[in-house]
Amino acid sequence: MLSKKTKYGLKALTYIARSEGDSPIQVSEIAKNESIPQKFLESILLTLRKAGVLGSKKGKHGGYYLRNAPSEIKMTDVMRVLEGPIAMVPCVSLNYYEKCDDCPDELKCSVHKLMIEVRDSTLKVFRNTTLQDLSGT
Amino acid sequence: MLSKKTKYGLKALTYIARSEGDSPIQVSEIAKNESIPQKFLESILLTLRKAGVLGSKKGKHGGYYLRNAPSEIKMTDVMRVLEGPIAMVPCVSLNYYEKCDDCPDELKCSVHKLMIEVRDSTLKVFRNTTLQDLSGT
DNA sequence: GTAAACCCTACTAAATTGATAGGATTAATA
DNA sequence: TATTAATCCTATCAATTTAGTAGGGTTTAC
Repeated sequence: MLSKKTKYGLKALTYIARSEGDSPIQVSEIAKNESIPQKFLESILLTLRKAGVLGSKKGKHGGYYLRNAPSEIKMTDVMRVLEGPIAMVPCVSLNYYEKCDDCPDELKCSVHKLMIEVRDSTLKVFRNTTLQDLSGT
Repeated sequence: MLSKKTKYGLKALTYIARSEGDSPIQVSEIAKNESIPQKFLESILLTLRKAGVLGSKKGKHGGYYLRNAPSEIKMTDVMRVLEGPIAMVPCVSLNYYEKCDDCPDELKCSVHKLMIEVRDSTLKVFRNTTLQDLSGT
């Protein structure tokens, strides 16, 4: 299941991409328009900022803005920040590899083989999708 | 993340597929050979039996066996039984559809569009993979 | 009739999720 | 310079899910 965090984060990014002009977008505006609890959204955008996806401006008339063009923001990056590893098991994760303690030989493990296929097909989708695609132009 | 339940279930099914002969396979044997807590595995195989994937024989010399040939057991079915819906959000689930309460128009929702693509690509893998593929011939 | 197997229900500890609370800090502007 | 409006940060919490464990009940081969 996709976490609310990721769902809200994607919606917020889409919202920002659609409203991009000169001034940053405020959390309160996004929260209201997308029906997201504001305090929760605050922490999510903070995560995205720390990861380098968003930039922010503090104080009055502050808010968040994209650090890159929507067409340059790939879902692989966003999903890894919000949801964590794309692989369903650590032993097939490209970025967070970990050996299974119960598995003597990965190459003979049926789960391993299947999960590599799932990972690759999901990765293909995320690599070929940018925030521009999500925001619908 | 893939749950241990699903992981253990897949390993057990593979084990059974590989050992298929005339007599059913016992939980204790699978548990020992695959390093799975026996009581936990019992409940998993019970689930698979209730779902019609496995059959069982009670009493001495009892155990579990496949109800169909490995080549007929698709990952779509197994995964739905063990892990639940394949879709990452209910609003794109084929078998467990549910509307999002925060989403006024699904067709305009960026998350919805993305998750449909992910669902379809994952489904493609599961539809094209059988237990025979997992057990490695 | 007894041992060996599956069957079933209930419980539990730990982790994760989806928040909420409360303020600290920063910047625009009147 | 004081006020206001925004982000930033830490801590806490209730509910749910996960990964088991416990303790038998039931069935069948021998």
